[in-house]
Formats: sequence, structure tokens, C-alpha cells
Amino acid sequence: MGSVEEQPADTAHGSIAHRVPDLGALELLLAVARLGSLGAAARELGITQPAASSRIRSMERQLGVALVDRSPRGSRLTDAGALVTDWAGRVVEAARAFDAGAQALRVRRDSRLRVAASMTIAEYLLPGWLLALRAGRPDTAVSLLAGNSAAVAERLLAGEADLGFVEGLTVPPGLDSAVIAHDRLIVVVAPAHPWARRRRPLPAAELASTPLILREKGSGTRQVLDTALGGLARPLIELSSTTAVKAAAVSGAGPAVLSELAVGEELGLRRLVEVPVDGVALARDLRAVWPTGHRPAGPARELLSLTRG
Amino acid sequence: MGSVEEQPADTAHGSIAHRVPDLGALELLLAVARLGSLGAAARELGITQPAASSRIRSMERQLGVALVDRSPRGSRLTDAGALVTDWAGRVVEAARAFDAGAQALRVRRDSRLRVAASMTIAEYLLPGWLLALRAGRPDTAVSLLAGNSAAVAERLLAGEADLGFVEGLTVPPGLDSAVIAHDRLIVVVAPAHPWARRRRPLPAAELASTPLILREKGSGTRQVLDTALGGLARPLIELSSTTAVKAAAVSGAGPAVLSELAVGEELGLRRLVEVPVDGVALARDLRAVWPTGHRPAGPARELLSLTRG
DNA sequence: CGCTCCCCATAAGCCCAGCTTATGCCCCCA
DNA sequence: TGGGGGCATAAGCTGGGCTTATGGGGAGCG
Repeated sequence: MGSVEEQPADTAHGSIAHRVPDLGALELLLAVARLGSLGAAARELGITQPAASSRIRSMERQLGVALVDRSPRGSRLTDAGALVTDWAGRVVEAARAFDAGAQALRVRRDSRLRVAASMTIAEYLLPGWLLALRAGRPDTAVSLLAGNSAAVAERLLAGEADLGFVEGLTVPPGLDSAVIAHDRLIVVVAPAHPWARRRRPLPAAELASTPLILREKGSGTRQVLDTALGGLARPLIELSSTTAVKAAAVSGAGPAVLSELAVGEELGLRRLVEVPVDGVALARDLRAVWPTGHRPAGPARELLSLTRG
Repeated sequence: MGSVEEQPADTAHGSIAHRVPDLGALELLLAVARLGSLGAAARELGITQPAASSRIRSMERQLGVALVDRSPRGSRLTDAGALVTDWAGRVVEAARAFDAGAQALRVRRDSRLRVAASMTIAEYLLPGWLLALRAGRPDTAVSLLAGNSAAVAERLLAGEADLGFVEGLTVPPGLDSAVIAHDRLIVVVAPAHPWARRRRPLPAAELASTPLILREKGSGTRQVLDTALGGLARPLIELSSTTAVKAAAVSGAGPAVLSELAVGEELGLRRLVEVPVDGVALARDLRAVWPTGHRPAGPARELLSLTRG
């Protein structure tokens, strides 16, 4: 087994794609882990055994670690392979959610289930629901339109959508609704920030007078915050994506305000810390909505039931 | 601009990799979103502008949706593009965690920081810490060894590791420790399972007498559960990866027992529901450990401080 | 034993995705 | 009215990943 040429680690931030195996390879690794054989995994993915063999091998070369123990009776993961497989599973899971969302995003007039949803819900919740829906009804074609509450209502009333999801404080007229979950905007800081060690809740006035990392004006999140603070939120930076806001907060640029849906993982891993706030109503209901009288039926009802467990 | 040939959606579960753009394309999309220009994004990733243009275009063809609005003054995301970019961000984030872990997994005798960790910690927490560490000290080379508590202790005492992480109930002799987090094993079921609607905690006896979806014997998780139940856990299925256990539980195969670290996202999205249990001690401390007297210094101390925020 | 089956590895050749260089068009601004 | 930033198109190259074909090694069995 010749020694591996070790390149000097390319520590530069540049393009992660060259250091991480592609999705196909990760999927193959998961299949090998599950099935215990390169050949079986290859068959499942519809490729030949030599292709699988070579692909796993080049992945091992790329990572500099042996991933599977080959034997004439099958292949098992090494210890390192088990770890890598777990991490790979998380990448593939995210890719599946991407796929579920993207499929729905395709414009198809003939989709059997047309969903209109607000941004936060479309971003963070819908892909998971769609995965679950597809698990139960693989053939349901879904189309998705994302917009603010008014746009959602418009689509529903025009008969261009079967089910809507909104996150506002009020329900647009002409629609029936059911609360499916709750969301809050929360203030988060990096663990090193002084606010991370506060015992007492932050007064609303102090929040309003502190420059914050925020989404751009016009975003749903920003509107809710501005309303709650009486139009007073002071931006330290304005960024155009939730991810960018999170990244800025994690790096310690300052306090950020985000939906708690967006930062679940960061809080769990202690990369961000929630700062309790006093005297501001940042809670909001997430609701499913439909035209008054037009009870959701068929796939729409199924999706609705998924959202409530 | 030619109409797009629409393929019949290949609804078969087969290989997601053909339906999701590769990591390089997702990264490029994120760069375009952040920089507002194809050319600028291309420069950042070290490719030429035509390459970026063509890559974005083929991604749009693959997804069947326009992602960016091109203008002679730059490019902005479309609404659909903003959604796709958010989903892409989650895939790339998972890939970065993969990369951080994988880099550490490389065997390098000369690594400046050698970490030994138990499986759960290595799987779910270390990649995040390593990302944070790299953000602060980009040049720190880390090596990672994953194993059970005894193995971690052995490495530390032999001077082959600088810092360890264990999840047992006790601290191996010869080591000093600090509690860095808490973990619990929890019982989870799919939302449709009858246990999901329980009001009262499940008695330990009922848990012990019900067949469960479990990790294989010998895994740390399994050991803790068997100890807590007095060696009585009855397997419904035994699976060899946390992901497989989760998937089985989500699909409704039965109740599963897992670390809460492993199911944070599933609980948030209501794909799994926690079942409270009474009369069993399933909590455990996660600890950093080091040889008695050898206080962590340098990068080890930095990593340690990251784990506590 | 020797036959057969199921593993996996290697070799040789093909093909396409993605890159590069070289242009050209469009728009804005000095 | 040039110049520069931004995007698109064209032509050509390269390499990664696939396939088919083949060989070796262990296990089970007549």
C-alpha cells in the first residue's frame, strides 16, 4: 500500500468543495455502512462494483484515513469510518432537505398540492415537512411559493394555492387558520459577549438603544422587530441573509436578532447564547391558513396534519 | 433563451446526488449572494467569470428555477434564489463541519493539538468546536482519536493526547476533569406513535419491557441504557449507526433511545417526539479530561474554553 | 478436495462536466 | 465618447468517474 503523498493541508479558507468528497461519494459511503458490502452498495446506487471500489478508495486518499475494512466476506467501517459516516449523514440529510425544497420550488401549474408560505417557514420548516410528506405519499407533486403574508393570502383567495403558512400576528381577512407552532425572535450573542453572562433580562430600552446585527429592512424578521420596538431598532450591520447574520453574531461582531427557528443548532452547540429580554413582545404564532370554508382536503390535509405531528 | 427540457422528475428515491448541485456550485451560489456579482464570486473562489456564469446557469437548469437576476450592473438573487441559497447554506455548513472533523481525523504525529474523545462527543460536538478553533487560530493542526472512556484515558496517560473528552458517569483515575455540558439519553417516537400523546411519564418498567430501536451492544449509548435499566433493554432492532436509529424511529418502526445531542433537529421539526420517562437515571455529564497536574495550555486551553463558551 | 459463489482489486478505454482563454455586447459614468 | 465593470458565448483541453473485462481470495458444500 504505497505511502500517501501528503499535501501541506491547504489551510487557506478557499473552496471547501475540494476537501470534501462530493455528495455521491458520501451517499455511497452511507450505503456501504448500511449494507456491509461495496458491491451491494454499488447495486443500490445503480453503479458497478469497480466504480464503488474506486470511489471509496479515492475518498480515503482524499481524507488521508482508511474508512472501510475490506475482507473477502464484505466490508465494515473502521472507527474513523464510523465517524466520517456520521458526519456524511448530516451533509446528505441537508442535501435531501435542499432537494425536497427545490423540487417544490419548480414552477408547475399541474402540481397537485400548491403551497404558499412565508419566508421563515419556507426556509426552516417546509423542507422537513415535504420530506415527511414524500415519505408517506411519494407521488405528490408540490409547488411552493414564498412571500409575505399578503402575498400568501392573495394566492389562496385567487385559488392559486391550496394551503398557506404565515407567521404574522394577525390572520389576513377571508382566511381560516390553525396555529401549528410558535416562534419567537430572540436576541443572541457569541458566548464571549458580556450579555452572555447576564442574569437579569435585558430591558427593552437597552435593546432599542444598542446597535444590532439585523436583516435588511423589508424582511419579515426586521418588520416584527421594528414593530415591537416601535420602529427604533438600530442597525450595527444590515445583512441580507439569515446565515450571514448568524455568522456575524458567531464571530462576535455584536448582538443579533433572529427567529429561534434559525438558531436551534447554534444554541445547542453553544456557538450562540440567548439573551433574555424584558418588556418586548417578540413571540408570534405560526399558522396554517386556507380560504374560509375551503377546508384542506387530500394532500393539503395530509401536509397540515404533518405540521402538527 | 430556449425553453427548458423538463424531465419526468425521476421521483424514484435513487441517488440524490444527481438532483442536487455539487458543493462547489452551492458555495458559488452563496458567494454570489454575498458579493452581488458573478465575477466577484468567481474571483473569490479562484475560478474565471465564464466558469461561474456557466455553473450558475447549469444549476438553474437543473433546478428548473431562475436563481439570480443578472443585470449589467451586477446580479441579485431572485426570491426563489434566496430560498435556495438558504438551503444551500445548510448543506455547506454541514460540509464545513465534515471538513473540520475529517482534517482532525488525519493521522499526524506532528499535530500541535491531539484530542481524544468519546464517540458521541466526536460525532456531534467536536466538529463545531474545531470550526470555532480554526476561526480563531487558523494554523492549529489538530488530530483526533475517537474511542471509549478507557481508550481516552490511556492516550492521555501515555502522553499521546493533550486533551480528552468523555461522557461516562465516572472519571477515569489519574485524570482531572471539568464538566463542559450535560447530556441525557431520551426516548423518542414518531409523532403518530401512541406514546407521543402520553401525559404522564413512562414508568421505567414499561420502558424495560418494550422492544426498542437501539444501537448495537457495545456502543456507549447502549451501555448506559443497559446499566440504567439493569441490563434489561429489549431490542426491537439493533442498528449500527445513530443515523439509522433515527431514521427507523422517524419512520415509525417503534420507540428509540438516543442521546439528546443526536436528535435536536428532529425534535425541533417535530419529526420525533420525546417521551418523558420516570425512575431511570439517563443523564450523564460530558467532561473534558487531562492528566492530573497537567493543566491544559496553549491550543488545548483554547479549545477547552471554547467548549464552555 | 475441487467446484462455485461472493467478495474485492486492477487495467484499459470512453465520455462528459467543468475549466480556461478569447471575444463580444451592454450599460453606466467621467 | 472612451473606459471599465458586468455578463454571455465559443472553442478547446483535461480529468474524474463510469464501464467492461479479468484475476485473486476465502467460505460453504458435495
